[in-house]
Amino acid sequence: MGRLSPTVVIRAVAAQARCSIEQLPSFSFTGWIRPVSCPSIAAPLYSVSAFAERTFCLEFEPRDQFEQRLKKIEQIRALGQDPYPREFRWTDTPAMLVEQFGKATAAELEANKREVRVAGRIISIRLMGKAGFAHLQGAGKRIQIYVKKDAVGEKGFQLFHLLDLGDSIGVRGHLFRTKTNELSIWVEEIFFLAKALLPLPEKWHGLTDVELRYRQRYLDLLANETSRQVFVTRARIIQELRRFFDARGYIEVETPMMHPIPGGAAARPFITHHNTLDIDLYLRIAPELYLKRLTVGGFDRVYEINRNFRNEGISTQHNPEFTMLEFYEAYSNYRDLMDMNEKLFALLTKSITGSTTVKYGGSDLDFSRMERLSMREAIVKYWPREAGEPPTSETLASAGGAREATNRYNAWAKKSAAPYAASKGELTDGEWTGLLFETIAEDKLVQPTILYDFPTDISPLSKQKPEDPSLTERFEIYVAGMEVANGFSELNDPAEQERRFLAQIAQGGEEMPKQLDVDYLRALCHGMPPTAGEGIGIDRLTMLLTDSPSIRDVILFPLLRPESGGEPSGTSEAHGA
RNA sequence: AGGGGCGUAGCUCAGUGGUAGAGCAGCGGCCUUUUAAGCCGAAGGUCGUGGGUUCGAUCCCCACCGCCCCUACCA
Repeated sequence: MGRLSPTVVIRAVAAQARCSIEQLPSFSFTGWIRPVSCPSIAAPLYSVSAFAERTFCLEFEPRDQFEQRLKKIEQIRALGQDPYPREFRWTDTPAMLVEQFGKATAAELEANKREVRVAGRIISIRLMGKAGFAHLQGAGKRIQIYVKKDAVGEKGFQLFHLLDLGDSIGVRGHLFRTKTNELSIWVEEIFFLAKALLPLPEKWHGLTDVELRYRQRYLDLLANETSRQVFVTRARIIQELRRFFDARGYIEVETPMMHPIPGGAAARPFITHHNTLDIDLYLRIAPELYLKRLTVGGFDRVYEINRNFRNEGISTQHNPEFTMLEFYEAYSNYRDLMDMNEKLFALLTKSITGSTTVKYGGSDLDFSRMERLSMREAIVKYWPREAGEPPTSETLASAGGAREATNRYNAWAKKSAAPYAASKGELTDGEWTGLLFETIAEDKLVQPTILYDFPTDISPLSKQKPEDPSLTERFEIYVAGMEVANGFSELNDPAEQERRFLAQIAQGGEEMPKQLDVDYLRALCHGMPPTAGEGIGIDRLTMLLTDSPSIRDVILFPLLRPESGGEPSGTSEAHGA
C-alpha cells in the first residue's frame, strides 16, 4: 500500500462499468490506491477507494457472488447499519460459552438467564421462513444462534436475510437449548460487523487443494480445524522452549539477520544490498557467530529464536527461510547438552501432546529416552548385511578406512537398488565418514537418537576430542530420519579456528565461506569461556509434534513460486509512486 | 536440476474423439427448533495455456505454466 502522486492514471476494471481494461477511459484520481494481486484474473488490477464514495472496485472470482455481496452492503446500509463498524463489545466468545455451558441443561439455562454478547464469523445458515439458524465461529470454536422474526423484529430479520456465509456479526441474546439439545443463543439483536465479499471454502470438504491451503492460508485456517491446531501447537512449542530456557537463566537476544560476511554454517546465502552504505549484505544462514560473540561479552547463557535463510532447494523438509532456536551455555560441554536435550525433548513432548510417545506417520516415537550412537557406531550398526562384512569402528578411524568402506558399499549398491554414496571430487577421511553415514544410516534413525562424535573435517566450529583430534565433541539429534538438532562443544581456540576457516576458504565451493570473519576471530582472541551450543530446528520439531508430513504444513506462508497473472512489472504505476 | 503424478463450475469431484454433469456455495420461491435442514425453480464452464493430429479435441500427441511427490544440495 502506498501514497500516490496526486494524479494517477489508472487502468482498471470498473465493477459498475463492466468493461475491459482497454474500454475503460483514463481518468484522474486523487487519493489512495491499493495494488491487489488476484489469483484468477490475468492482468494486474487495482482497487481504488475514495473517502466519500466507492466508485471503482476490483472484482474477484466468483464474480457474480462478489457483485451480489457488494450490493448487499448497500442494502445493509439502508437498514441503518454501518457495514464496517469500528468495534463490538462482547461479553463471551463462542469458546467461552461452549466451555462454560456445554454441560448446562435446558432447565438450568432457563433458570439463570444471562445476557450474552458474542461475535463471530458466520459459517452456516439455515433459513426457515420467519426464523433461522446459523453457526458463529470464533477462534476455531462455534456456537449456534437462533434468529426468530418475533425476537429480533422486522429490521433485524431483514438484516439476517442479508447475511452471507463468511460475514462477521455480533449478537445479543441469551443461551438456551434447542429441541435437539444443542446449546444455542436466542438472538434478540444482530450487529453487522464486516462483510465477506468472497465465499468461504466448501463447507463439507473444507479447503483441500494443497496449493490454495498454502497460498491462501487464511482460508485454510478458517476451514480446517486441524490446520489451525498445528499453528496453535507451534506457538505453544515456542512458548514452552522460552519457558525452559528462561527458567535456566538464559536471556533471549536478537542478533543481525543481515550479515556483511555469511557464516556459522555451510550454505549458500541470499544476497541483498544496502543503498546508503552501498554494500552487499547476506541474509544470515546462522546466528552462531554473533551469539558466540555474546558469550565472549559475558552473556553466559543466551538464546535466539528466529529465522535463518538458505538459498537451497525446497522440499518437504526444507524451506528457504526456517526458524531455529540457537542457544549457548558457558562452562558446559556437549555431554551436558546431550543430557539437557533428553530432558528437554521428553518435557516438551509431554507438555505439548500429553505423552512422551508421539505418533508420527506410521511410527510411534518414544521421547522418554534417546539412544546414543557415535557416528562410526551408527555406520557399523546400519551397514547392510548384503554388502558384506561391516567395517569396524577401528577400520573407520584408520587412514583411508572410511573411503575404503564407502567404495565397498558402493560396489554393492550399484548392483542393488540401494542408494549410492555419490561424492563430488576428492574427500577427506572425515568427509567420507559423513557421506557414508548419511547414505546408509540417517534415514534409519526413526526413534529419537543422539548421534555424536562427528569428524573434525565436517565440523569447523566444534572443539576436537582430546584423545582423538580427528573427531569433535559434536552431536546431532535425529528423529524420523530427520536432523532436528545440532550441538557441540564450541571451538574457542582462536588459532585453531583461524586454521579451520582458512582451510574452508582454500577448499572453495559454493557452500563454503569466501571471506574470513576477522572480527569473530578477534572476539575469540578476547577469550571465550568453554561453551556448549546448539541449534534446534523449530519447523521440523513442530512437524514431529503435530504429525505433519511436510514442512509447509507448519509454516504459515511457505515459499511458493509467486502467482504471476500477467507481467509482474505491470504494477509499476503503483509501485513507482 | 532429473524422474513420476495432477490441473474439468466459486469449492469437492464425475465423465466422454461429436464442444460437458453431480453435490455444496450463490440466485428466486415456500417453510417460526434446524444442524451436510428440506422441497420447487432458474443460472453458472475459453474442461490450466499454446501448438499439432483429426471432418471434429476437454479427451490423443508435443511444448509450456502451476502445484504435489521422489531423487540431488541442505537443516
